[in-house]
Amino acid sequence: MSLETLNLTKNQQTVLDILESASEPLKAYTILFDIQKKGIKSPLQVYRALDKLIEIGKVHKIESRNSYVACKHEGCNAKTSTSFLICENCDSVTELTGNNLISYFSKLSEKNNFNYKKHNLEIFGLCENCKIKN
Amino acid sequence: MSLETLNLTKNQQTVLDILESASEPLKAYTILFDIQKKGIKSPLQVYRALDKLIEIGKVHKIESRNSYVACKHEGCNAKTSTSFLICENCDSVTELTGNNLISYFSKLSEKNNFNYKKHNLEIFGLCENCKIKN
DNA sequence: AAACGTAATGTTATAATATTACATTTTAGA
DNA sequence: TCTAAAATGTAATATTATAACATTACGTTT
Repeated sequence: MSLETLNLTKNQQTVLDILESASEPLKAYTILFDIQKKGIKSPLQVYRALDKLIEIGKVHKIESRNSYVACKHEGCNAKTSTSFLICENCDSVTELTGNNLISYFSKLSEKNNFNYKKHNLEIFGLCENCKIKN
Repeated sequence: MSLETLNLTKNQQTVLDILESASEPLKAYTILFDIQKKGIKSPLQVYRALDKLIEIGKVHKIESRNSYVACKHEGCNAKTSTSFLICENCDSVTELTGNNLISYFSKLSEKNNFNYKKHNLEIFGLCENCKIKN
C-alpha cells in the first residue's frame, strides 16, 4: 500500500521525472513527444502512467487545461481533491493544501443538502512574479 | 451590450433550449446529435453557439466533464467564475452563487501572494435525492 | 524449477472533444 | 441604404483520450 509509491515502473518513473522537472503543467501529448527517445511510443503508455501516478497522488490533473502536474508534497493527501492557483500569464501552478478548504466545502455542501466527497478548485489570476511585471 | 442577452440567434437559441430542458449537463456532441433535425449539422455550429452563450453567462462549462449546463439565474454574474455541486450518482448539477466564495478565494489568494481574477470550483458528492437512495 | 495470477506493457485502431480556415450571409446601427 | 461586425455554412483537421487484444514481467505458490 505505502510501498506502491516507491515501486514505480519504468514508464511511470519516466513520466513522473519529466513532470517533476517541468516548471508548469504538461499536456499528455507534450509528455509523449518529449520522451519518445526513452521508449514510450504511444499515447496510451503515457495515459496509463498518468492514471497510475494520479491514483497514488504523485500527479494531479488540471481539468480546465487538460494538463498534468507533479505533486510536490510528501504523501500528498490530494489523491482525489485538488486546489490550485493558476497564473494566467506564465501558466505556473501552485497547489493549495491543508484541510481548511475541505472543511469549508463540506459545510457549504451541507447547507445545500449535498454530501461532500471531493472537489476540484482552480483559481486563476496572476502569480507573484507576474503581478510585478504587469 | 445588455441587449445581447435578449437577441440570441437561431442556433444560439436552439442550443440554449436543449440545455435548459435537460436535467443534467450535456456534452457538445450530444447536443449536436439531438438537434440535427433543427438544421445544425456541424460541431462548429454547436461550439460557436456555446461560446456565445458562455460569454453572456447563460451557459457554463463543467470542465472536469467537458459538458455544458444552462444557468438558471437571472443575469448570472458567473460569466467567468463558476461553482458547482455535482452529483456523482445522477450527474445533476447545482450552481452555487453569491459573493462569499469569491471573497473567500480572494483572501486565500492574497495569503499566497496571488492576484485573484476568477475561479472554477467543482464539488463532487451525493445530491439530496441520491443521498436518500444510497 | 514449473505453473500460476496479476499488473503492466506494446501496438493498432478508433472514439471523443475541439479548432482552423475560408467563403458567404445576416444583422444592427449610422 | 450602406457598411462594419457578427454570425453562418462547410470541410478539413487538430487535440485529447480510450478500446481491444495479444504479450511480457514478475512475485508467489507448488
